[in-house]
Amino acid sequence: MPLDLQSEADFLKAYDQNQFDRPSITVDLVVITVIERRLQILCTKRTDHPFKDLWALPGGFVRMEESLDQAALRVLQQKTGLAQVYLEQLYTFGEVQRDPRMRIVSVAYYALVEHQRIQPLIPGAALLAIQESSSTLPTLGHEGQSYPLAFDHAAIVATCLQRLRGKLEYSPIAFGLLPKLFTLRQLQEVHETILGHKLNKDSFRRKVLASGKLESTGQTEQGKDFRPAELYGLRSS
Amino acid sequence: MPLDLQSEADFLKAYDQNQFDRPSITVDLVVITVIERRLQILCTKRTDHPFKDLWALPGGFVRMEESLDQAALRVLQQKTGLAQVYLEQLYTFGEVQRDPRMRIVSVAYYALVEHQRIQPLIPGAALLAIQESSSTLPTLGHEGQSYPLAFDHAAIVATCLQRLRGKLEYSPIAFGLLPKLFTLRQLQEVHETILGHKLNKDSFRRKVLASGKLESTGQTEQGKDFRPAELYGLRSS
DNA sequence: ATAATAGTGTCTCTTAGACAGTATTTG
DNA sequence: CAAATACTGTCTAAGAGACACTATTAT
Repeated sequence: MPLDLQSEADFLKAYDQNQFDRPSITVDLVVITVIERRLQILCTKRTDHPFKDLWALPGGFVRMEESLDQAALRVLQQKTGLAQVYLEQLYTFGEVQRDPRMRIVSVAYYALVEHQRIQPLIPGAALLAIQESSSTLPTLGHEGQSYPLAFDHAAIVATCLQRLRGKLEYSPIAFGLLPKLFTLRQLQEVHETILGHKLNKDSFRRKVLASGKLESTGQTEQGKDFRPAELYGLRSS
Repeated sequence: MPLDLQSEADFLKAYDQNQFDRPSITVDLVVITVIERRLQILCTKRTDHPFKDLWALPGGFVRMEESLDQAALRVLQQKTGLAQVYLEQLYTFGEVQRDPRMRIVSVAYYALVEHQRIQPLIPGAALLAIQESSSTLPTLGHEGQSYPLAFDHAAIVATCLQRLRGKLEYSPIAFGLLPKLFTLRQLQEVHETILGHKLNKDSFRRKVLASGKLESTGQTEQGKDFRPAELYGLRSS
């Protein structure tokens, strides 16, 4: 906490001094989904300067009467209509010049959503593929085109990918990108999409079944040309 | 980023509206060290309400002209005189009522320092042992006594411990808690202190040597009653 | 020599990867 | 039946834990 060694008077003085001169706080959201083995994020097109016509992450100011988590949930609700998704604080970005207009500190969150649940999108929003190029910040892809992100949002997305890959090793978060019931193959595909490389099928099956996190349903998927796989769900107990 | 769908005029209007009514931003520091197989953190005693006479984490306001990282480095410098330490952003705490005086969002950082380097402490500061009790927030210990932390700082310390334990699996951060040259036994002791349980000596040696992160120096430790161990350093290349 | 810790070699057990073989579905 | 994928069983290789043994130092 601030100013431990100062008196209350000093604190309030500092408070007054800073009252009209302090950073704004926003939350920015990396809403992630997977479509056809490609990682996609929800973006909104900027209609004004700065970064006019570029794609940016959805975000909004943190209000005085809401916590950071609540602000992130509210923005998510506004942009997607969704509640009940996996949402986690990612990192806080606070470079002085990250927004050219004014000093803004942004607390980034990421959400994992099955892409079906995001439709329909609000006007001005789109799901765009993440294009990674090693040793450079990611860009957005759509129909062969490549677009840069506004502000420092490419760095936010890059941090998000890192976190996601790290977490996959020991966390069950990939379930958030799938429907309630899914096959092991689907789960493996999502893992491969996030990690960017193929996984060993046998080993993946064994590990995920041994984890005890999945619940066998007895049902099988429908409409496949060949042998349908069993559907699993997240263990309730 | 905020307000993607609004016009610049709307943005500036919102800016004006928020100018006199927005959270303050501070950085709080969890400065960690190990003394005699116990995890210790640097605390400062509060001299005023709220939480008068309780121990708190050192912190300070983020200034307009400095980034979050720079603010953390500055506070660290002020409280310990140190630079060149392992310092990493931990998490951002933003509950509405976390400070009873006013709305403050705190970006927590943690630093790992060899305890010798922290001495002497500035007045009002102390190194206090972390006391963990399962399913409750940690408290501070000193000479048999147990003290609660001010504000939500116990939650910050708890988050820090979690992060530290998670990172130990695959990161070399424990080196920050040791002098430049150290023995494998010392490194293992630090790991055991952080994790809170014993490690297998053979396995630990193999893993850490195989990681390629250590550099053999040929030197051995001095002043031991029995066979001295070899000193290792962090690999420079 | 003895006590105590540093460091090495080897065995076993667990787990991941590889691969072969069986099961199930549609056309 | 053929094609394609789901699932099972087994072999192998790598790594972790256990343990025995050797090495080095002070008293």
